[in-house]
Amino acid sequence: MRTHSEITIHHLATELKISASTVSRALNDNKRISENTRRIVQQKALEMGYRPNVLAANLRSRRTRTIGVVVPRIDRHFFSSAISGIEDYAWTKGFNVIISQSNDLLVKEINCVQTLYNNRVDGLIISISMQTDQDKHLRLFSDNHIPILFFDRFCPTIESDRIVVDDFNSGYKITRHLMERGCRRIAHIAGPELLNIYKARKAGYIKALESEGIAVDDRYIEVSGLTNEEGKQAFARLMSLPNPPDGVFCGNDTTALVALEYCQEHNLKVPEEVALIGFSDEPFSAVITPSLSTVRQPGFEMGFLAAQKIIHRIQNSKSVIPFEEIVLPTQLIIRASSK
Amino acid sequence: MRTHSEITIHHLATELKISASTVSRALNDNKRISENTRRIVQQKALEMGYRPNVLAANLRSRRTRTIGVVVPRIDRHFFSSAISGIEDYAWTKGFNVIISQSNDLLVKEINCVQTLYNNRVDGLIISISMQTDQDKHLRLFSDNHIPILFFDRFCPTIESDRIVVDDFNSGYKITRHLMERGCRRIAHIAGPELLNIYKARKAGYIKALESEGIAVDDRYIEVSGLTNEEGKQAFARLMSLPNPPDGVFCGNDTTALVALEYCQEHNLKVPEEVALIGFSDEPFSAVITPSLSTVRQPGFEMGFLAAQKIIHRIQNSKSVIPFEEIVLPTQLIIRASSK
DNA sequence: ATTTTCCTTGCAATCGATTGCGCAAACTAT
DNA sequence: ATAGTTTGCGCAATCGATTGCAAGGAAAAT
Repeated sequence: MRTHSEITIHHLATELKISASTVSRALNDNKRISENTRRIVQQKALEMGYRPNVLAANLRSRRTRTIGVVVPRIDRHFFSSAISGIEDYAWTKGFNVIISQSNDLLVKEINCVQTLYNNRVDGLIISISMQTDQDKHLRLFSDNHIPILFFDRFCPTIESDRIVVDDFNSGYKITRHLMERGCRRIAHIAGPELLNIYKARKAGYIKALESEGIAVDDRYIEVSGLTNEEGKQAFARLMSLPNPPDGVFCGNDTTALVALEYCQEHNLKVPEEVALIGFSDEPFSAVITPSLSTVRQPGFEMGFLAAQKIIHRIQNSKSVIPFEEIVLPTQLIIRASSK
Repeated sequence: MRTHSEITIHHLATELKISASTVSRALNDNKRISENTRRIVQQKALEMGYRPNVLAANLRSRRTRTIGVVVPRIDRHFFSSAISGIEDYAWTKGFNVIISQSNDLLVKEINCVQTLYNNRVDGLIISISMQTDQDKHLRLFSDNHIPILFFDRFCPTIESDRIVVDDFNSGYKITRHLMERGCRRIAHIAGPELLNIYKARKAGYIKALESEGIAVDDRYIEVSGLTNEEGKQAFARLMSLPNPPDGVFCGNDTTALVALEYCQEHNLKVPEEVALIGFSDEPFSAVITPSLSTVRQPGFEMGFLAAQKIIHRIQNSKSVIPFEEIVLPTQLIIRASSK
């Protein structure tokens, strides 16, 4: 039993009195090697406990069968489900996944992207940070023809595949729903306009208002970082207006949650005095009281699809596949907070 | 502007009319190279847009500065926060993290572990699957002296570092709390005994009962896979007993949640008729109604600590550091469901 | 029987870095 | 001035695979 030096194809080769090239090919099921030798080699490999050194193979073949993933935060449910989807599909294709989080900081995102590049990942799946207002780091990939795929939050200046949800329509549907249930003064706590998703949701909100001839009132639009603190402050400002809103479309579920807390502290009845709608369908949204209306984004599916698309592109790198923007539908989930 | 062939240290070398070794050393800030040449080389590298090929470096140096992580599911909050902690610390030390999920399946776990080995990760952080009843795949690491660190769920037959929470005491505290609030018939929905965590929690539960001279009644102990379905069935069985429990210690928060739903459907008052306690402090637990008593496990901290310990061990591989079991305290959080 | 083709396999270069060893120049000590 | 150190750098081997090219033998074709 050898435990010290690793077993390489050369060891197998000498043991079997054949060349290393044959061993290599046999292990890769290359048809140029006879069925018989292949069996013998693979058998021996098993027997000797051979473990391929992926590093060496990758160096030579200039492929790593690895895709890099960058998300703002791993521990946010939407992103962790997306990652789960990515991992699940990638695994079926024998791809590894390296994950890093930007913590919504541009500098860290740049660093992550560069590290992934240096590690020669075959493709990059990324949802950009809230601060990302430049694309130099991403060009590192696109300029070198390494596939990038954005999901949810994308960088508009980079040509690439994207998988997003229909944020515009979601914002529209949310707002229409609020109007239909009788709300007349509908406010919106939006996220940073830098991000497509927030811009689109807000645009949908405005479109819906206009469709009913309701004037857009800037005082009803709060732009916020959507953290707990900022969200609460924004909501407090809204509710302190002379004519406080009777319906609020919150940028995400956590903001809606703090809004709910605010209402409970200030004895505001939800949805009677003010209806609330969030975004993302966090696990808690269905089970809080009152349960929270929201929009479901198919996180797992987006990740799964993202992995599917990028791996397909990686494996067909010779053929030119036009870039595609896939827009997945969302599902408006009406619960107690807006019923 | 060269976009085709990558820039290597050799390009830098010829450009600067020095040897590749010097370039390599200069880029690594080796003191054997004069401060001056180092500056010149690094400057040139920047200028030419040099990107180190980590693969080549890793192959030669037999280190990858990468740690592999295997968890049952990425999208479970406890695990995603742990991963977040791992990633955060690893990043400060220039380590990459490859993440894979076993989906609580032994076969997939084995495959993940082998893949990570083949990729020559410098260390493995793992929380084993619910099915893991063998350790051959893990010996691949321990036999080759590659550090393994278990967190939360560990494999008792492998000597290694572990980071766990005090499950025994948590189970004990939970049960004592239920007794102190007046419960006399306390049931427990436990997870598979294969896992240390569930065994320890159950042991704590039994110890607490015995400390008060309450006989342990097997009918009050349900062993379950803790899925939504199994959890609900287990809880239903408990509540259908001739003497249904007046307090239930659920194996995790999701089980407690389905128990809660069951109670609502059957008009059972929580906590008056039956008090409920979960485990893990999922994000929803604080915000549901009634809010759920539970035990907080410091996921992020465990991950952070895990990364810290394993990287320390990797970087001091010559010195023999005794294996350590770190037991982190948990925090019993008493909320409405058991007040 | 001879030529052509096919099927297997081996040779040797290569991927892009790291690193032990050695050598010269510069510097210090005697 | 000479011997002994130190400093700075280059040579060449190496890590463990992949792969283009070629070669040898067997089978097929003529």
